[in-house]
Amino acid sequence: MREKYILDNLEEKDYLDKYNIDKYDRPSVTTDIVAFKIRSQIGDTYRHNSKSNLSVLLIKRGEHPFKDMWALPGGFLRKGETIEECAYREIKEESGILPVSLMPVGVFSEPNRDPRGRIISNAYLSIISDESVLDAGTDAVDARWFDVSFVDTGDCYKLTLACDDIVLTTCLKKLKTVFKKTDFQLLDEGNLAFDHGRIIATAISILKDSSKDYDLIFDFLPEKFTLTALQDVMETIINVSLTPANFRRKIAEFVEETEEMVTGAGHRPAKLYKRK
Amino acid sequence: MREKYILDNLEEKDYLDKYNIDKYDRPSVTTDIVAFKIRSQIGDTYRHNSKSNLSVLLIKRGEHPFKDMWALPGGFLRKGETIEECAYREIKEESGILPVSLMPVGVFSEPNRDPRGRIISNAYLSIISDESVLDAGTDAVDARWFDVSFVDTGDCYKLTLACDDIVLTTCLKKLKTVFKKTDFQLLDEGNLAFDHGRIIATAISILKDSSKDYDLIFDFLPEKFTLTALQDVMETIINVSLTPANFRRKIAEFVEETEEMVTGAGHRPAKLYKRK
DNA sequence: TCAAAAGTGTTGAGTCTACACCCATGT
DNA sequence: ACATGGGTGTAGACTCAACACTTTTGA
Repeated sequence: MREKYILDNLEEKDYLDKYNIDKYDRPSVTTDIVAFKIRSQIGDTYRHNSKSNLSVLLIKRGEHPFKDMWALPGGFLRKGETIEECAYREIKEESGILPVSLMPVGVFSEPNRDPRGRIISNAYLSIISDESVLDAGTDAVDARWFDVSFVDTGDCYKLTLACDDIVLTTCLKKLKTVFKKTDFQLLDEGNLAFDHGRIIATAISILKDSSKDYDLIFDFLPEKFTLTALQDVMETIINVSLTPANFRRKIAEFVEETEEMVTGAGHRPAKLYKRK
Repeated sequence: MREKYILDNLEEKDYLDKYNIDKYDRPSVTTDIVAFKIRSQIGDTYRHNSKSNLSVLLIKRGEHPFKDMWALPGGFLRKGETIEECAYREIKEESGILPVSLMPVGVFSEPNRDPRGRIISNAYLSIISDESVLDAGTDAVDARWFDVSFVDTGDCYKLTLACDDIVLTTCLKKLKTVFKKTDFQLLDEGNLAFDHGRIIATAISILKDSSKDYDLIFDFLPEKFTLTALQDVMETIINVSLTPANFRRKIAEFVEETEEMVTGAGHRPAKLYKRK
């Protein structure tokens, strides 16, 4: 119908032929991806369950600006692709991971957020299961998972990202919460590139909120999992502990049993479940 | 801290001086605003309450492409403003309305969505109370409120927008629902400009979903309102009827009484409430 | 007086929370 | 044997939909 309309309407065709797209100031458009993963730490003894940690993927920048600093994976939009396709491509290229799904975090378009000029970032959140192997060698970039800690100190919200001996710290101020999304302002960007501390803080607020309906927590786990592992994911994200009896009843409607069991753990074997 | 870093790092400064922003293909960036309002229809008799309708603001295009067709208000991003600021400015310029808040709908970036070239649209949803007068003369544009009907016919989702004798009809196919947002594909764009039918359909799905927590329905009403008016807004959006007794108990925690009453309605006067 | 809408009370069904309890295993 | 996590049962508190009921007004 649209094509027919164009062909019928020679006046419009003529207009489009003469239309000069350079008439408007055009910004560059990028995507940044906040990729979350749950890292299990090995327990002390054979009996104790492991503790878990939320972690986020960062890339060491090889180019200016912010050379040698840590930044979110992402990059410039190419011809012929949508923003979402760009996000999938960038994270694949930079880390070898292909996420299951991407959730929009927001558009960051402050005029001076990038020293190179007018660059708008479309941020996405993605959830990576332990299965999705990080094929680190792909693009010869240094990509690592940083443990996330995000606490309200009273003075400010302190975002700490740690990987081995590298510790990045950012201070933020909580601005408004609109439509389930809390916006932050950078007080001290620490050693994170660009406004990426702010993007990560916003992504964490969205992650916590949307975990409540047990919709996306499954993406952190392989196809088959124990209910305790699922509870561990939940507790890691929202950072409170839950009573196992009630948790398993609440998520019962979202999962179904399999025949498989986990053995060799020093206690009663756990049934494996999958998402319904 | 950032400024200090730049000054200290002459190598980076040198890099930025030589950086040519034109190296990458740059799209044009626009915003489109889906502005919703509840239109009250006058009841049959002095006794009957009025029925309401969800309506959306459209602008008649004065320029090519899609000249003389109806489109969402919106326009190109300018230097020095964020995307959200651009959205506020555009709807103000085109309709005289200054919305209370804007909610992101999504980024529409299919390469061929605009015949003029690569143009990315950042869509926002806004809610307009009857108070925000439509100062129609502002920019000499033809802006009108269209009654919305959005129904599943079995074959497709039919979006019908009607204003007096103007009726615009669009057919869409439901794609996936991810993170509370349902995505649609245009089957027949009808007589709406660009992919605006798809944007409106997505906005309606978000509006319905986020009404459930009684968070944004208040934006449709003036500061003080009756609980029946609030229930009417709710019913209009989600398109089901509710029992008054239970509705008023459920929203009790979000509102507080005022001393004022509404009289002259032919029945017991209603207390006015305001948002807590 | 009466129709219509405003507003309250009640009841029974269902849901959630806390906690007591039993089960199956590796060492 | 026993510590540990897996898993179930249940009482009391709480929530919610349905519906009967009273109140207040304009005509």
